[in-house]
Amino acid sequence: MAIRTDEKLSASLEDYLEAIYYLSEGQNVARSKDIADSMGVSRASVTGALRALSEKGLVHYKPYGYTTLTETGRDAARRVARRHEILGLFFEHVLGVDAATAQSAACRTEHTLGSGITTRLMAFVEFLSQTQDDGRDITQQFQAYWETLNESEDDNKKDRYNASE
Amino acid sequence: MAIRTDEKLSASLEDYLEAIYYLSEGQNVARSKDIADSMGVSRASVTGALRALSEKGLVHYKPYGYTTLTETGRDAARRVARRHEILGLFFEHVLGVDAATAQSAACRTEHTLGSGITTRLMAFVEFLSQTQDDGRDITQQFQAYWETLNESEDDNKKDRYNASE
DNA sequence: TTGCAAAGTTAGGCTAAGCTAACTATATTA
DNA sequence: TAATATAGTTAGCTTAGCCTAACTTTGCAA
Repeated sequence: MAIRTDEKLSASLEDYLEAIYYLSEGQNVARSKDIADSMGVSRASVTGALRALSEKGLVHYKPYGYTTLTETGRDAARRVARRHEILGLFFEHVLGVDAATAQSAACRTEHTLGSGITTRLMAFVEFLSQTQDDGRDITQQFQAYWETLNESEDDNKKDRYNASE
Repeated sequence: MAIRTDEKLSASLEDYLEAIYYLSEGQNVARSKDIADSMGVSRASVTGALRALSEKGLVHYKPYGYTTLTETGRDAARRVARRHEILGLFFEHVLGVDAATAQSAACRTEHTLGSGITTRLMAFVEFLSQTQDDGRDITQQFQAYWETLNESEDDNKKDRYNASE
C-alpha cells in the first residue's frame, strides 16, 4: 500500500512542516533542537511530530539521524508557507497591523484556509496593489481612511468596532 | 474570588457559545439537544462544554435545567458572532467564494483573529463598499479582475496560484 | 396518575498534543 | 582515545475534546 499523502494534516503538524521547511532552506537539514527552539516546544514533542510526519511520508526520519523533507513533504510545506505569507501580507500591508501581530495571526489562521480562498486572496492582494484611485493605490487609501476613523477620538465609530479581547 | 472571565476560550468553547447565542435568540433558551444537533456533536459532549462554560461564568447552567447566557457570556458570544459575520462577508462578497465555503471557512478561521485585525477588517469591508472607481466599487472591480484571470484558460497565471488541497 | 419516550447526564475510553525526567547516542575536545 | 557535554529518544503523565453505552430525570399522554 502506498503511503497516504492525502490525509489532512493537523494545524500542529503543518506548523512543524513549515518550520522544517524554513530550517532546511538555510542548512539543508533540520535539527530537532532547532525545530524545538523555533517553535517554542520541547525536544520530546519534536520527536513525536517527526514520527507522525514520517508515518505520513512527509519527512525522511531515522532516530538520531538527520531529518529532511520528502518531495511530498516539501510540496505540502510550500503550500503552508505560501498561505502564511499571503495572509501575513494581507494583514500587514493591506489592513495595516504591525508585522509581529500580522505574522502571529497569519500563523494561527493559515491552517484553516481552503485553497479556494487562498487563491482568491492572493489575487486580491495583487489586484489591490495594481489598482489606482486618485493616484494612490487602494491600500494607501484605506490607511488614510483608517486614520480618519481613529483621529476623531470622540467619534463613537471607533468604540463601536471595539472588541475586548 | 470573582469568576475569571478574562481567560481565553478555546475554539471549541467559542463555537458552543456562538451556537447557544443563536439558539437563544430564537427561543430565549438553548436546549442541549439543539446545541448538539446544530453542531453535529453528541449530547454528552454538550454537557461537558456547558459545564466548562459555566465554570467560566459564561452560561447559567444547572443539570436538567434550561441553559441561558450570562451577561458576560452574551458579550463574548456577540464578539464571536461578529467576527464570524465579518469574515463571512469578506470571503463571500469581497473575495467572491460561494456562501457555503465562506461560512465554513469563517467558522474555522474566526477564532484565531485578534481584535486588532477584526476591527480593521471590519473597517476595510466598509471602506471597500464605499470606494468607487470607474463608477464601480472595488469589490465589483475585483470580481471582474478575477474573471479575466480565469477566462484565459491557457494562462498559466491561474496554475501558478493553484494549491492542491 | 402512572408509565414511557425523549432529553440530559455519567462513566469510561480514545486521540492528539504537550510536558518533564531519565535514559541513550553522538560528537567534541583534552 | 576516553570523558563529557549536547542532542535526541523514551516513558509516563496531563489536558481537552470527542465518542458510545448505560443510566437518570422530566414531561407528556393515555
